[in-house]
Amino acid sequence: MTTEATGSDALSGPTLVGVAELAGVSRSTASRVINGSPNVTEETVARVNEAIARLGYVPNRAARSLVRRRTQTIAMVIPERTAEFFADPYFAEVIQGAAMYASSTDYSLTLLIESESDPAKAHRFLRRGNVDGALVLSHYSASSDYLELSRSLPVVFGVRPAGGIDAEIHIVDVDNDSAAALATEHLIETGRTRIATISGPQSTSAGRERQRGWHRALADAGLGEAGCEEGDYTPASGAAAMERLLAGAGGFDAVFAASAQMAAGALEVLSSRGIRVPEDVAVATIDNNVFTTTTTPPLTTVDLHTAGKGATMVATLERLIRGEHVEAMTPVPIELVRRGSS
Amino acid sequence: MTTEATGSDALSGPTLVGVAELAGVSRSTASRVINGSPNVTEETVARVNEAIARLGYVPNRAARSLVRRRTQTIAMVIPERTAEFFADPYFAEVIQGAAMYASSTDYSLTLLIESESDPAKAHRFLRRGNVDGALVLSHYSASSDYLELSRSLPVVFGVRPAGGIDAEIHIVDVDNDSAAALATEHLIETGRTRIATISGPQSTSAGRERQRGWHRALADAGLGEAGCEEGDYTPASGAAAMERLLAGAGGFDAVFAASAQMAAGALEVLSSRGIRVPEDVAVATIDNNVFTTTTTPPLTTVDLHTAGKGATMVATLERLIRGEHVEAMTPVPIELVRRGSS
DNA sequence: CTGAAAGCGCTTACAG
DNA sequence: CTGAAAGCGCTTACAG
Repeated sequence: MTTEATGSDALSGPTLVGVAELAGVSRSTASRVINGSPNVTEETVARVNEAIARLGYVPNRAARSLVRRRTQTIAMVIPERTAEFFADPYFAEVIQGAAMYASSTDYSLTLLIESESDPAKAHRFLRRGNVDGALVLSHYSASSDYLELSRSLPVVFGVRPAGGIDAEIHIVDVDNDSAAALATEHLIETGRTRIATISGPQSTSAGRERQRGWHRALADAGLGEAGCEEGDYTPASGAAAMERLLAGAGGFDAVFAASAQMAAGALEVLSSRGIRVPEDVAVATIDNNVFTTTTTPPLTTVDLHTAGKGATMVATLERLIRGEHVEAMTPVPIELVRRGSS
Repeated sequence: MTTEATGSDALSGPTLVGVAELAGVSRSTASRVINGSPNVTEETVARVNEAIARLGYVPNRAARSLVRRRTQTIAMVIPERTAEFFADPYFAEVIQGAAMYASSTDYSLTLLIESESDPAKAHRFLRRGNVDGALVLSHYSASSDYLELSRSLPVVFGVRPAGGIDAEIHIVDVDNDSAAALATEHLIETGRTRIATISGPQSTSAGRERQRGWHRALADAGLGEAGCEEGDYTPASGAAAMERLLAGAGGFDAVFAASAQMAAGALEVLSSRGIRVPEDVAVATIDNNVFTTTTTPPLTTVDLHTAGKGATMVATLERLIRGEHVEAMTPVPIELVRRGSS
């Protein structure tokens, strides 16, 4: 800190030959030490490292990039549409997770906005060797263009591409089926036997998958379904679904709601009917967000590790860049968070 | 599109000598055309440009960066703290605005997370010539370290640094005083004469500035204060402040609330008392967010142009990088959005 | 284990 | 207006 250069010197800074001279070795040897080559004497390594420390040397990124043909940069491709993207804290969290993880690696994360007026611009940027790989976070862009891009550049998708999935691409996403099963299994483990569900819209794959997970967990435990009503992920729809469930013939001692917002709505109805949670009816859901902590009682839920998804996307891309084999689908770890509703 | 190379070729791609050969000129001349040098024949320019187009040539960024000592990259420094940062849509919007604007320039935007465990890491990165400039968005980091950094690297702050402001630094921020005055002036223009305020915490500079703006607008119009109660930006505190205002001696026909959340709380109280908005009491506030559109009636407010702030930060940094003179403080344009509450 | 040399792809004085 | 040459700061075969 004390002896660091200031002003424009900061941009030039100490150079490899400076290190080499101070250490009394050649540039080649200094470079080998820097890059962790095994073929260097212990003593030489020490001398070079000392020189590096003394000078506060850091390799020039451009020079290194030029010769290695690696940029050490990855792009996060995000859609331009504000409403669908930045307004959604989900995406902000994915980006944060990715940025945090990237900061622990040698890669820089560049934000690449896919302009609606010129979507090809982002593609050009990506194809021009500006980055070593790309993370794609937009449904919109998950078109055949990107599928094609992933043949010439390592690409990891954070969303399922609209066009069918072929073996060439790599996706990091949460396993909705497992998340639903995890919540349902938890209800079963706590002794519930008649478990209903408030499902998400069956027109969406996530909605279908979560319902399937609930069903599977029941089947695996030898239990039958105790009711199933569909909502649209809003609290109001959750409340309405709960009303229908209560009006139904079969009783139930637990409910798995496919989203926290719907669970919150359902809780209101139970409360207004004097049905105690969790004594009379246990509730478990998915999404560890503000809706699960502000309800009474707070909701047992499955944390989708959204920030972890961002991190996993980067980690997966790193493997791809290194040329390692990567499965087409990398699930994001999920976790049950137990609270008062079960 | 049709003749583009695929596979690893995408990373090498056409090179400057390829262009030069195809155009029948030297690398020097080709380079001059690419960089818009005036000392080239029209005909040569045409030939080179044709070769560039035919080859789909794009300059290698690393090579150019190496010789120019410019990275064409700027960093957006953001704090690690999730709760205070990514949870806040305000920051996501600033980032979006910056990324959008950057995509229209020659600069790439890199996300640089300031790790709490090793805050010096971000500084090292910045000092090492990895970027041409930095945008700083964290209060936390706006310490003397960054003030010092801004002496060796173009830096634009999106927040007021905690330590005093000296002439050396550059800030892009909204003018809270003006925003408050704008809202208050609007109330005055619509005929209100007894205008109270629900202020923000006077322990914060934004809180004080907004109160000052309200006061200034009244004074400019020759009006006196019709009440002033402090809140802490939460809806509950806005409701409480409104109760106190109503309990006070002097009547009022309008209220300027220093934040939309407080205005929302105040509206509830007015509604429960049967006080009509805007007939009996007009309300105007600051922040054009979800709280202003979901209330009854929706709130007249001042849009702080948060995305515009991000854009202005980038634009300001560009000017700084070019060596242009930039004022210490660049205000972000604000705008009155008129809705039903006034 | 180490060094001299070539080269990554560009830009820019320097001559002409 | 144009070209030959040097150089940006690194890495990496190639010899030794």
